[in-house]
Amino acid sequence: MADYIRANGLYRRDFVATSATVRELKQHDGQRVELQGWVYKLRAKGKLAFLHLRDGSGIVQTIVNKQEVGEEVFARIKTLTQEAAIRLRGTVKLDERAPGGVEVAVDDLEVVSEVEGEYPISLQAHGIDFLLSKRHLWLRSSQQHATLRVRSEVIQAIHDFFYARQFVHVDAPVFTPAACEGTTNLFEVKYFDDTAYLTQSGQLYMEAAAMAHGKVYCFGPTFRAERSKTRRHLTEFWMVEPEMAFAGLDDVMDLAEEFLESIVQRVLERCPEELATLERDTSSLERVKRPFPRVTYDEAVKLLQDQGHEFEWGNDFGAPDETAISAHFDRPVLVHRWPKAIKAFYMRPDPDDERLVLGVDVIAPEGAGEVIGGGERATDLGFLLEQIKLHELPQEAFEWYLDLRRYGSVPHGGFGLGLERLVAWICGREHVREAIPFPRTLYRKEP
RNA sequence: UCCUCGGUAGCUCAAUGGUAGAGUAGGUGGCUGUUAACCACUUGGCUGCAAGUUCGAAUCUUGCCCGAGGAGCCA
Repeated sequence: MADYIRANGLYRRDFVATSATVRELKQHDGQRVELQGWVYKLRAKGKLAFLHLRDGSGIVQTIVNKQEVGEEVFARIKTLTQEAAIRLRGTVKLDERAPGGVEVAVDDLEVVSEVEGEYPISLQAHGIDFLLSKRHLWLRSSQQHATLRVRSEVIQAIHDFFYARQFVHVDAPVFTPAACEGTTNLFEVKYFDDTAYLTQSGQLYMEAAAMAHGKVYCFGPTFRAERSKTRRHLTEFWMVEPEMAFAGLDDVMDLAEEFLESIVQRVLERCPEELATLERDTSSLERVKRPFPRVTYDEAVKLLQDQGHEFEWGNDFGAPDETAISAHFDRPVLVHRWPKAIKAFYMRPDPDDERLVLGVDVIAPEGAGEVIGGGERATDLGFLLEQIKLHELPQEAFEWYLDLRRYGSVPHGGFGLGLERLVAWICGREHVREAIPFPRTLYRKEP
């Protein structure tokens, strides 16, 4: 075939070559295809070269025979290095000797661009400092590639989940006049002659939107200027925050459960190759099916104490506590009814126990920690005014929020989910920084 | 902010007071089925910065810079 094409001067770009992507290559068995991408790995022997091509959809082994492509092209191939950009044409063959069971016998190849010097990220092990400084290139590595594909699938699944349930997508502002919850440190920015802050949560705005639309959610970046330095923290991260009017704590817990099940099962169904690339043991993900265990804060404290952990009622759980609690269960666990003092000012008090509020956290298994926090919101105007004083928040900044209680207040609630924590858990990544394209952490804002 | 660990070749690391080394990447040559290919040869260094101790410092001391893990706080 290639000889015929060359002999007749026909082997130009489009001749009998269907453009294809690596991911769908098995459907083109026996056909001549055109692929374009980057050199992932090259093993050139005397008269035979194995060139692994990465095209964004996957990686495939191509085989270049000196006799097939001629001296000139073969010599050119031997000068290529990792990440050179190329376009090639050849015949797809199913072959057991090739990784992935399919390969392309190349008959023509052109170089789109060569690599200047050497590519910094070799196939050997690298340290995290180096990789993060080369994040713009690290994105090309197969596990990072797979992680961001899963992130994309998760984001799509989130929108589909809410769309199917008649939630309205409402964007929250990024510039805010004051702290939403008054607890964490915010990033301050100049706002003309005034000061504004980058949002730490869209929740209060979602409460307003829920009174307009019934069921709403926002999905956007949030910012925390905390000096946290752990594998669970970023200064900029993405959060999904649904909010429902006429909903109580049980409705919020039901939604959280259905939501997590739906997202995880969707990734299992649509991203098996990515999870395999990530060497993720999927058995724990397969167990993410309703119903999830639900324990009260009191019961969780008892679990810890029975295990011999020193833990005082009234404290918040630290990361080791969360891991110890989740170790009792084989799927995410909902912890509800928390001490009032450690939760946000807007939480609704538990009518059965005034020390508690109707909040819920969802702790993911395998040490992934808290992925969801939420609950039922306080509706009583007098109570909220007290809380604002108690937390030393500026009441003027919350007048609009208090209006929601003045004009047709109804029971309502919702939760916030940290996207990177969810993606890191699903992907089995140790650190959330791999679950976002360009992580922003305490000591790193580049690239 | 606090605690712990680290910084040596492009990268990953070794060298515990006495000539700075290996693997890998890069370069050259060989090889028609490689799978982290292999074989031979080869380029590559202000040991994070500054001062000190010492005949002699990558190594010991002090200070600083940079990064990582964790705590607190949170998603």
